[in-house]
Amino acid sequence: MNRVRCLVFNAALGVLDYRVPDGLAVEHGSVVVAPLGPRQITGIVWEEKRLPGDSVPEAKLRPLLDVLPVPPIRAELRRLIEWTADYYCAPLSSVARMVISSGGALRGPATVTEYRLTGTEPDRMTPKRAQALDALQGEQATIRELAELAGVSDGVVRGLLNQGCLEPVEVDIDRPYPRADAGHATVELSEEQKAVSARLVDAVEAREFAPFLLDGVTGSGKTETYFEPMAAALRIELQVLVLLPEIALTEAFLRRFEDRFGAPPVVWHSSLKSTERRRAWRAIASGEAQVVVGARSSLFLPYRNLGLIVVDEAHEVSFKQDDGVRYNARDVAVMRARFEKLPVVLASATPALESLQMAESGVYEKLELPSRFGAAELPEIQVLDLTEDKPERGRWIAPPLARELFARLERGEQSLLFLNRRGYAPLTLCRNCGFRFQCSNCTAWLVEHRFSQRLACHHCGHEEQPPATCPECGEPDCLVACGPGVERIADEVAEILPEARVAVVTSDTLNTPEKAAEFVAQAEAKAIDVIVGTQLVTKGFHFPELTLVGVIDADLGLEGGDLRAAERTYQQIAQVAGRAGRGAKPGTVLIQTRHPEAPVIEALAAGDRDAFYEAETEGRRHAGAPPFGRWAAIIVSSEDEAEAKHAANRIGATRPHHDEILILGPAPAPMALLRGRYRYRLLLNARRSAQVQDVIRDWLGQLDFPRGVRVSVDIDPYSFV
DNA sequence: ATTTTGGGCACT
DNA sequence: GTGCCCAAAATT
Repeated sequence: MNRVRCLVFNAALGVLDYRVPDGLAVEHGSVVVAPLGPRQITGIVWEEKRLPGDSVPEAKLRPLLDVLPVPPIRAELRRLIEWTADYYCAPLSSVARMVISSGGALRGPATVTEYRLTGTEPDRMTPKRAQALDALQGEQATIRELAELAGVSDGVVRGLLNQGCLEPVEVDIDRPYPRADAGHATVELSEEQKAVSARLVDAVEAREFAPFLLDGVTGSGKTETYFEPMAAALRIELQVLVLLPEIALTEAFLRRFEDRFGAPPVVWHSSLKSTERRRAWRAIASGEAQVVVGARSSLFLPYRNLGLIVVDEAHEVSFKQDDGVRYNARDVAVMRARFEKLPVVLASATPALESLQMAESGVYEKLELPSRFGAAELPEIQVLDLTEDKPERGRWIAPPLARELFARLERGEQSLLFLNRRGYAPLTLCRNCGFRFQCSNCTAWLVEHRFSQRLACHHCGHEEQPPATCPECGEPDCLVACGPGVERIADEVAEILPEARVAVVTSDTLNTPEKAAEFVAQAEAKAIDVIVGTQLVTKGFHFPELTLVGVIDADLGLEGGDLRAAERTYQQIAQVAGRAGRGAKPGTVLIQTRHPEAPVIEALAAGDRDAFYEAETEGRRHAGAPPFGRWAAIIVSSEDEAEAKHAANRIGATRPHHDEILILGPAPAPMALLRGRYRYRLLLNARRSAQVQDVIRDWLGQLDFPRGVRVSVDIDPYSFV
């Protein structure tokens, strides 16, 4: 190749052609540095005919500067990048950037100098030197680490180096990860689990594309079931990717993993420090990383020889990315498996309707675990009608639930209260003039956080101190909290059960792996009687002594016009209910609602999952919603309200007319102001046969917008704010 | 995205 | 003519 087409990491430029200078070895997928004006840019060498753009005259081509010392991006991953960009209407370069998610890794191996003893005696022996020489036998580390090991200052170690007692060794700065051992331990499996496990092991060994829906009730031991196919992949030296929805969940998972495989997996999430990121990225690209456990972004990493993908809790909404490239990791995982020709397992107790439909229609193979592991039984579910059993004014725990809490405390068992609202109260107002605290950047109330004494916006991160007087009318001590948050429920529990030890579990309190681990340890040691938490507590946790789950407000998720409200409510409550009675003692679930007749609530009470899914399926079919039809959103935003509105109207005015696509809007988005940007939205509802992405691309491609206007497309949206 | 260019305009 | 600002064009 003497000229190449590059996908450069710049959304506005996209594709540029370059000349390959003599002596530079370039192939498709090579990560290269190219000149751009007076600057340099990074890109990936691509098959010319697969990227748009006319051939640039030879004379205009400038030579590539360098090939970066990383393995070329493989064709299978290049196809996934193309598919993702195409399907989600995102720029190719934005998708490619997710693959090269560690700038540091591109610089290639860096070395650090370590030192080890040479056996030479120093000219002048001192007590400290003797101590160091003794302690450092067989050690090799940096000067700082050696000093630490020997319990001397680094001056002593440097002294020994000057005397020739130590010699330098150049080693890779990224140390190897501990090896996972497929045969480290065995896990006792039930007959059900064995059958499912064996099927997955076969699929791993076949090395063919095979999508599975692992549909197992809460507590059925899904994780242990897919550990065996993971071991099978390790035995034939293939890499495994496990996608998890939340970092808070990984702690429990890591422990079970280490028990089974004797070493922790490589973890990947967005808050890794740049050195950890580089080390993980390089290990993944070289094939050294055997098992990667990660958030959705780990799906786009350049695995050398992937053999299995597991998407745990595959129904989780957090697999949908809602900024930048708006992809759904659950769906892209299946596409990656297809391109790479490997099995993919979507595991859930409450699968997304779309996944279930794929299984029903035979596209996915369905594997079922219908019963709980060991002696555990599924919990009994009761509905508590709040219109009959009213809590007192300013209280949210109805008397029957309070009685159950009391009984659990008496028996030394644990309880869990679920309310999907962080903070103390969702709205604060002035009782004198009615002033409401609102975020200046968003269409949202400020949420009182009493522990941290702040009013906070949950959308943009804005925080302020609650004032002593009303900012509107100046009245002192007039602010009242409206509605409950988990902190307020915790206060209420403390009033009802003064001797109970209460833990609040939200993303505010469990914001590091250490805190998550500490919480799990405390709960297991029975140092906590009542857990009050948001959706963070709905999954992953396994506390055998937990026998009561109370849902504070089952109606919360049903408010607002979200298309998946009923499904999400069902999933959340079924998942949190699944925390009860996982050990030998049976569990009870109390659901507080003002609408006991709502189909979701009735299905939950009857434990009739099929009835709920059937009703929801019919509703979706009727509404032309997924999986029977498709939704897409176009979101227009600008810091300037008029500019945003004008741009949205222009999009609306140029709408295409298409039999199979219904276009709604533009209208102000429900969250009309978000992070300081005014937002308008158009919604598209399309038949499944419609080429909705092509229509959107043609439509928006003809328009151009002022600099401050952002137009983003959301295919199969989950968030409707 | 960033840099370069060029047109319009005030000022000399 | 020169300097300055801003919008438009170019970047391979």
